[in-house]
Amino acid sequence: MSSPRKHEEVWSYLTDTDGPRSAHEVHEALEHTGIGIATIYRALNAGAESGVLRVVELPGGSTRYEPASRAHHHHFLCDGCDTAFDVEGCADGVRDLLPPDFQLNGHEILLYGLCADCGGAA
Amino acid sequence: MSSPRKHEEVWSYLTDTDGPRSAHEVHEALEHTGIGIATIYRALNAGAESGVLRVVELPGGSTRYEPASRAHHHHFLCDGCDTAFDVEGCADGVRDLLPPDFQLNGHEILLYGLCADCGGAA
DNA sequence: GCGCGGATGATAACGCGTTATCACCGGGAG
DNA sequence: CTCCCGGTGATAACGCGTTATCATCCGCGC
Repeated sequence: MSSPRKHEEVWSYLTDTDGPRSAHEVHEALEHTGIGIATIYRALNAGAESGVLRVVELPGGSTRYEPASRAHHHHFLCDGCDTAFDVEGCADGVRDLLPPDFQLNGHEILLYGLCADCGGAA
Repeated sequence: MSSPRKHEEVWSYLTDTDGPRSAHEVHEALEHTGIGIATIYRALNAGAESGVLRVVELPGGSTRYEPASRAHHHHFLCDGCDTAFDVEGCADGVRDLLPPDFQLNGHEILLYGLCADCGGAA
């Protein structure tokens, strides 16, 4: 479909960072390269469609993306800086709580609080 | 501050229904009363500020509200009709997975799938 | 070196949820 | 009955994340 020059730049940033990132966050992080916001969105959408990236929808308005290669994990959302972090592991046992006529396709565990930079260690 | 005539109508609808509801959903449900969308938002914001309602932010763009009196529980979000349902119980043990310099303030467990009406029982 | 075509970046346009505006209505006091 | 005033509803305006547009740039083939 295309041989974009900057898509992999975006994808590799997502691989190098800890936690899903929004288009806005990627743009800020790669600002020094002069990349435009339009290209960010193109790279993210292309990655999601090609299966390289996984879409992570967390509260807060903006869609986030992470490498699809990451193993099952969950997320921590900082109330201070609105940054999302990966959290390893998964407390299972929730699927039993669902009514029998509901079909479970997936789940997300979201932790809220303050990250280290925002006073979590204070 | 005010003695609104229709706020309690909104609040009692939220009490009677199962799961958090958005302004749009409340408007549809109370359409027969002729209530306007502006009043819905006024009632929801007033309820949230006065502590009667709790704000529930789930993926999908629109903020949802539920009675603050409800005990700790989690939510199921139907991929088909985008309706949210309450899920009793809570699989704990996640807080151990957090780095020690992070401060945990709360958590949300989100289940995805199809509700009974959308083919979950098929 | 030259020309072509896809990729890029700045920005306008869009969709949608929410909020502000404003004229109207309805109920209570006098 | 009349006046007054807060509550209400229709709708315009807003904010923001995302997408479309379009002129320009870059790399490759020739």
